[in-house]
Amino acid sequence: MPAPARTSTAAVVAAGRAIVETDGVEALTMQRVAEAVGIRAPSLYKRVGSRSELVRMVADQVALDLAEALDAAVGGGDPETDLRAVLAAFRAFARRNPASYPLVFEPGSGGVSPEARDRAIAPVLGVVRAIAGEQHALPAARTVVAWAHGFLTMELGGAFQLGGDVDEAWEYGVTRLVRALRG
Amino acid sequence: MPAPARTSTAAVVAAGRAIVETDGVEALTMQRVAEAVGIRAPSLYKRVGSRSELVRMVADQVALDLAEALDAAVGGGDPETDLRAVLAAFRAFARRNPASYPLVFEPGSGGVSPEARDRAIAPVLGVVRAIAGEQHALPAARTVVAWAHGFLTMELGGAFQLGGDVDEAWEYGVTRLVRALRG
DNA sequence: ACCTGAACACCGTTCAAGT
DNA sequence: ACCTGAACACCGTTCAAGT
Repeated sequence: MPAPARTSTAAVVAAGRAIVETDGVEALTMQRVAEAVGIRAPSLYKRVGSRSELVRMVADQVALDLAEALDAAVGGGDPETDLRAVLAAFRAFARRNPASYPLVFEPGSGGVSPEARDRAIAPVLGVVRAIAGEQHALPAARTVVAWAHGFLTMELGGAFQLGGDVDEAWEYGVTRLVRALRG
Repeated sequence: MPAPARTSTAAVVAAGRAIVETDGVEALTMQRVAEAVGIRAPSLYKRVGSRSELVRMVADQVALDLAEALDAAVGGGDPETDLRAVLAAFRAFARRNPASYPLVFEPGSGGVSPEARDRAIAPVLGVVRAIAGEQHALPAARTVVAWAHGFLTMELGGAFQLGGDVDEAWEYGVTRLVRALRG
């Protein structure tokens, strides 16, 4: 006598993500997710193998959203204009999702799957290739992503609170990086 | 009738740090720290206010160690040589302390005090000033630290596992950044 | 002044029992 | 086939009682 499913994996992941966005990863407890989807905590194990797996699923979805946001920023015109647009979209995404963005790259938090992470930064690789050349595309893209991610981590973490203009530092970095890739 | 102290705050922090280095932040439980210093968990609250505070104290100590490592790398000669040396020391430190390094800059993990974090990157600011000029010193230093931290976070997180030479990407980044600051 | 055991409210996770 | 309550081993934290 089968019992009807009262929720779905997608709903569980969505609930988990909402909790992360609102109150941070540490607030993502099985009990709270269960309450959000209208079941009891033990039943969640019909959908996910463990809390860590759920966190990873949430992280993967955030990475996919980031990929889409970066894709949308590529205009197909001047490569340097595109790179600036992609970086602006990168920062906008992180500021729009301050609690879940860190999940995409941080090792400790939970760890996205390598595929999702690679997918997220694919747009950067494409745009950078046109600037730095095929030969340097990979290290150049890694340089750009490393800088952007490091900057955003520090910005979200409040590392820039004391003195100076954060927007100015971002613009400075973008300009210098674009120039450096060209050379 | 006073009871003699069986441990010290320094010993508690040191024990916490050792646990983080060995098994990661999530393994830092009050019970395990207590066992390491030879007391029971409730007694730890005579030394630290909470587990979070202990994590912060560990992070601060790691940040201080990083500051010393970077200080030691500054040779006082050619600024670009110094910057390369500081960055090499930065990476060496992160690889030597893969589990505790992330505590210095990550917002989620626990959060260092702003003072300790600023102290950690002070050597970079000093060296960069000589290259980028007084006027651009702050944004230039932020660009360098953001790149280095982003790169190391991704390297430690295994983001560079698929394809390409990580050392080459690091060298590429260092060279391009040094050049970009000069311009 | 510090340490302890007992207790509390929470976790994640397992599992037999229900439908 | 999914859901549940009860249970287990853990957490962090508080506190009265010991020395």
